[in-house]
Amino acid sequence: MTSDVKEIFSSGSPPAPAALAAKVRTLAPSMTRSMQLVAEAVAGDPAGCAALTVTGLAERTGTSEATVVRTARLLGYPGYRDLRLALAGLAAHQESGRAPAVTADIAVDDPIADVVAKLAYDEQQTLADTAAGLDTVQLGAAVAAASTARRIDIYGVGASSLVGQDLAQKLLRIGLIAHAHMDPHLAVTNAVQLRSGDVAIAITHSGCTGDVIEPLRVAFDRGATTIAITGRPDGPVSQYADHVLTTSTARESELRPAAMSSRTSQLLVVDCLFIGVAQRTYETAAPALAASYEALAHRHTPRTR
Amino acid sequence: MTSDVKEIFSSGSPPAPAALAAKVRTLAPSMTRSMQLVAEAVAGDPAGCAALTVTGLAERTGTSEATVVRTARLLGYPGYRDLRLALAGLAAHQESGRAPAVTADIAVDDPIADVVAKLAYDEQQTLADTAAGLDTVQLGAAVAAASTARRIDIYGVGASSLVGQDLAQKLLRIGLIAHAHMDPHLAVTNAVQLRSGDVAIAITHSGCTGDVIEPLRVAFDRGATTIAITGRPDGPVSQYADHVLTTSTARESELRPAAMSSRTSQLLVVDCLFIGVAQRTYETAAPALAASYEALAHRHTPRTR
DNA sequence: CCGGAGGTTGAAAATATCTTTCAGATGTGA
DNA sequence: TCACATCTGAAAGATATTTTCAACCTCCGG
Repeated sequence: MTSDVKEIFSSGSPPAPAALAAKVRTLAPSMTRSMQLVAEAVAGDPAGCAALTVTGLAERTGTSEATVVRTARLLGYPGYRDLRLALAGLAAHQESGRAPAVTADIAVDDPIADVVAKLAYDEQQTLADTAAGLDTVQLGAAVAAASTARRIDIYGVGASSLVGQDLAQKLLRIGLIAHAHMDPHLAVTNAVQLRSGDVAIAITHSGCTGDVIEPLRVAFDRGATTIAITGRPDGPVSQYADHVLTTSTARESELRPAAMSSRTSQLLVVDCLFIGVAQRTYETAAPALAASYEALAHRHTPRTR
Repeated sequence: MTSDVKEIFSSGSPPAPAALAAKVRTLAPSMTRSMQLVAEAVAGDPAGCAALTVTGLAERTGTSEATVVRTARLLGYPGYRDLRLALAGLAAHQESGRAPAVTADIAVDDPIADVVAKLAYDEQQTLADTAAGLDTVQLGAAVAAASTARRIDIYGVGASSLVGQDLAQKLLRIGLIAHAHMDPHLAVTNAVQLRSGDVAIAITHSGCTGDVIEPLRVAFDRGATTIAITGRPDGPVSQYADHVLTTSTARESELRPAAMSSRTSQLLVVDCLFIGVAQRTYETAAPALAASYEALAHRHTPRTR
């Protein structure tokens, strides 16, 4: 009698995905008393049971190992081992269910783990937005200009200054002549030197940072190819830019200033620009990169392992 | 020697939830060849590996059971059995959210639009990995130390230098005394001034940049609270760090140097640190932030529209 | 009330799986 | 090249899982 039921279920039903609790309820009537104990424990606390061995679960339910195995079989698994694996999967699923609402703003009293999650989420969002909003035609043109430039001058102040330095560092590494100007006055002084065939890049989130616009204007007037990386393509900086690369503007909160997400966005744009240039100048870029690695290796103390 | 590493990791890291792929990448460099084979298999096909026994996985990777167990240990599990359970959980996770197909490496002849998409995807991945792999306990401790520090010194060279400057800029904005040292010699000279109650932060992807380790060591010896932000928590820099914050190590390619993704990762960590500190010092941080916005507004030319 | 057939149960044996040990293999620096 | 340290896998040892089997219920029918 009961053996029929066993066969029907154990053969008919696949290893069962997440519908475990339901299955237990369906099969419960056809189970013997001690098997029901096991099934209940499993349905009630999958995560907890996943941590137990056969013996452990047998003790916890006041039954024997044999019964546990029998129950696992009835539930459609080849043995307890597989039931346990399924249980672990189930537990992981439940885990993900109660993630903190990462879309919410970062609050003053958020636990540190939430801060990490929210921040990571926000920055991922910023990246996606930036990638989606980036004009590849403009980017292509900027890449083309930079690849063949005699020299590349980069302007940025404040947080954008770091982005500019980052770009300059990388371009230098692949053998291009790039310089990030930090002092606005010197930037203007140097911009005067530019001429056709040179490239000037201005980085400003607000699109209206005078200290950055001014050198770009001078470069523009001197005939250099000018590029603006800004979150406000309608800002004054675009007036003097041959190519405008738009960064995204994520929402900001009191604790999370705009500078933070704009930096993420700017860096992505700058990276794209860099890789584009590296592709175009691959012949010279590759060995130059290799050489700079080589040089760096000597600055490192030997590893522990 | 290797046993030290084992201990650091197996004790420090909890069974790890979904950050397995990230963890594998972080730890891969400190693994032996055959262990890397196992780690790769596990990271590459969690679901498939979850279905295998030790012996099965050993055969599949062409190694021995012993190696499989060793790898499981290194990844932070008590043994293979537990790794397998975690794998089952991971597989269940993946089941729900199917990954997009931009996982390919950036090639020399990729059109610019692909570069943008791949780069954005990679950086998003890096962020997710970093967030998943970040030890919130260590982060919390670092935040606590920084919040009450008399002064905060930050060391970084090369690309990491920019990250350090970014952090310093932000901390300064909320009224803390922070300084990013760029010159290694000056950094050491200044580190001597530190004492208990001060905080020193070293940023190095490789974990073995002498120019950065040296000032941290001095700070450590002087009794300051030391923090390391590194992609190699088993590297020499950790010796002198009270708290180690691990950045993730994304795969790199010829065109996409490690510096690029490590920077993304480092910035996320730094942002988390900053926001944590801002939360803790909200009373003073909020007005300080507001004031710095105010000051910046005057540096902007009026918008066109 | 008794005996036994059919079913249930757990102790213990048998097997599979996982872990540890150890000696040989391999690499590395002097 | 040798000495040293590390890495590796075969096999022994320990655990966990599965199977076996006999005791034990439970429910009938005599």
